Amino acid sequence: MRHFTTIKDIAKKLGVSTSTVSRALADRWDINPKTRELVLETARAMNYKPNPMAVMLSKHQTKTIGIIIPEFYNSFFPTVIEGIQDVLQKTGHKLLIMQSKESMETERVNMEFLENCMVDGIILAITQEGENVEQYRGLIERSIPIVFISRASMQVNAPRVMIDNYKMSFAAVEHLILTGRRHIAHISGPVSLNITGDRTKGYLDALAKYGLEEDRSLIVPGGMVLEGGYEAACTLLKSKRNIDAIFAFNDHAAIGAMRYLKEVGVSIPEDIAIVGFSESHSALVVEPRLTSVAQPLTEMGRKAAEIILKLIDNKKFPEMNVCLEAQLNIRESSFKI
Amino acid sequence: MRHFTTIKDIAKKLGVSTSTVSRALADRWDINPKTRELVLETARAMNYKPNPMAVMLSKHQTKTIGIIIPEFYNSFFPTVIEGIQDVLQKTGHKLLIMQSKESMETERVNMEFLENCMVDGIILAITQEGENVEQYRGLIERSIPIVFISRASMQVNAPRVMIDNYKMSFAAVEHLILTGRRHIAHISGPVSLNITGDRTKGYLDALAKYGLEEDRSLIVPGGMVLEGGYEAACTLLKSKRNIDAIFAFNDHAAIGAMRYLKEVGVSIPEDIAIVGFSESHSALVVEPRLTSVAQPLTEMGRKAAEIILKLIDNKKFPEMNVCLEAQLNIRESSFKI
DNA sequence: TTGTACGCGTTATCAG
DNA sequence: CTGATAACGCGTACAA
Repeated sequence: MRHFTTIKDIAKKLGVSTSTVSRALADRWDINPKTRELVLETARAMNYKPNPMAVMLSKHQTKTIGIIIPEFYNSFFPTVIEGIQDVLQKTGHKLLIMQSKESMETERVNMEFLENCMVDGIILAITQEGENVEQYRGLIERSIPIVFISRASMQVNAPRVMIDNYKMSFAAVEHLILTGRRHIAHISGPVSLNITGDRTKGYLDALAKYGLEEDRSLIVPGGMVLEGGYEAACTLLKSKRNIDAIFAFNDHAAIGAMRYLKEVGVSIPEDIAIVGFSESHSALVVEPRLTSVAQPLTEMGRKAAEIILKLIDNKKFPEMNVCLEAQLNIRESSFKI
Repeated sequence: MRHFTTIKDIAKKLGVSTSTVSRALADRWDINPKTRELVLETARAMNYKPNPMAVMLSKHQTKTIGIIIPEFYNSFFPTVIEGIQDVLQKTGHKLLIMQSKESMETERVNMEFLENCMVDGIILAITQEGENVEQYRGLIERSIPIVFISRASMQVNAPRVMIDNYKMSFAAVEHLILTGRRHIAHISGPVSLNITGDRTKGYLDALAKYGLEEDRSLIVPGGMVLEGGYEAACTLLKSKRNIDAIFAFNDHAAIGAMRYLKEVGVSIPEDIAIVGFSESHSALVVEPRLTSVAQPLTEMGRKAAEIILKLIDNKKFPEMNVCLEAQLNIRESSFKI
């Protein structure tokens, strides 16, 4: 076992007490500037590094925050995490990343694990299976702050960092209407997610604004994966022959739909225009390139990190609902000059 | 501050000493089975959880391992991490994920950070900028084991978990030859990466095996991103008109090349066949779908995790070079019936 | 088989 | 301003 320099070593060398050293290192007021300088200098000379385990034990803080995301196979959450790490790096906090894999059960296990690790706070995007409301509340009661990101629980009183899904969905559909589409279908997302409802509502309200009749059979569940979008498009085309646009819950569903349309010889965007959501890598690779709503992911991460840090030391709730600006990126899948 | 049950509480309640409780919990031999049962039961009843910080301090182990990867924007490393977490979850280890962002400097900072966090070991994929050989050695000397994954340093004596890049590259090019291609170009990767050399060598040796003449001007550096592949294809087509296949360092470069070829009206695979490497999401989204070498990513992760755990408690080197089987997935970008 | 006592490295509380 | 001293929660020689 290698020996690390401790405050004891410094104290011994300088003939002072450990508390003096501790005070000097903590840069507190009740210390002689000269002694402080001396301590700091010898600390540097002896290559002193505070032992984080001891600090933790003593301060009851791990300087670790946990994050539970549904997956990081797609670049969505990794990009969010980049933002989080930007902020945490500056404060020396560690980040423990867990995947719920869209399973409520796994999410619970992860929460327990993080609590056992004594993380100081948790950032969370709920699963598509549903919300572990009890557990979220439990954590907060046991004074482990939570911040929701991208996908939030509305039944729990904790900060949320999101975009305005309703507004962007509305904008996406409005774009389709303004470019001449009149028979717009919607591939909807997982029912238990709030954002699914928001996006569907945005779709419906955009139709309403322009006096287009609401036809519930134009809304087909497709979920968030390619296969779901493919199936949904298949269902749609078989029942409705006059569709001229599809607004999908996300890019994967949109790309799945595109795949089906191509297979049956429908041309995009001439016959049917397509719009996705939450701009993925694939949006720029697929042909034609996909119109989609780009979310400010790193900014979301940064914001969430800032909030959780505030929560950790103030124990006061700062902004409860942070809403960031997203952006509709129009590409050839919906509009070609 | 909430109070957690400690061994003291249990000891007091049972009228025994803390060491007895500790022994019982540790399931050691020098304890009366009856007392042990009693302790275990009351521990459960009192909802006792060992305080990880105290355990750390006392055992000088954080039960945390760190991983430094170039990026997790693409699904490559996240998938590797899935495998790592599979293994670590069972042993209750935590994983600290850091990104070097392909920068040697950032890698160094990350290593320092992880060392300050007192991680028990580090899994590492080196950056495309180069190798921090000194620092790797330093860590090992200070008895922090390292395992390289996917991208390794050959100048450091530490386990490596990889695929056989040479062999798979050879196989990829052989596939092109066997399907009738005779003028095969290569878009090569970052020069400072060993795997770049391996893949280029595989390319050259496959040509040699079939008596195709080696033409160095058919090898163009393209790096690992789409733009690089685009540029490389442009360069290639401008100098050589008779190319009938391109083998790219990875999928991004391959897709970049495809983009250029399409723009100038070259048809894939009829005129030019394309093969990528390290199968990305996009391989299945791009049109035509991309032939690529799929790596056993989660398995790589699992293997690396197992090795680092062994290293941590045995301090003995297990397998030094783990080589996993990869697979060439043939798709329409290189071969159409 | 059990208990005592100390160490782990730091912070915090009191005296002085 | 500084120094003892006691936590923090657990592990572990050593003694009993």
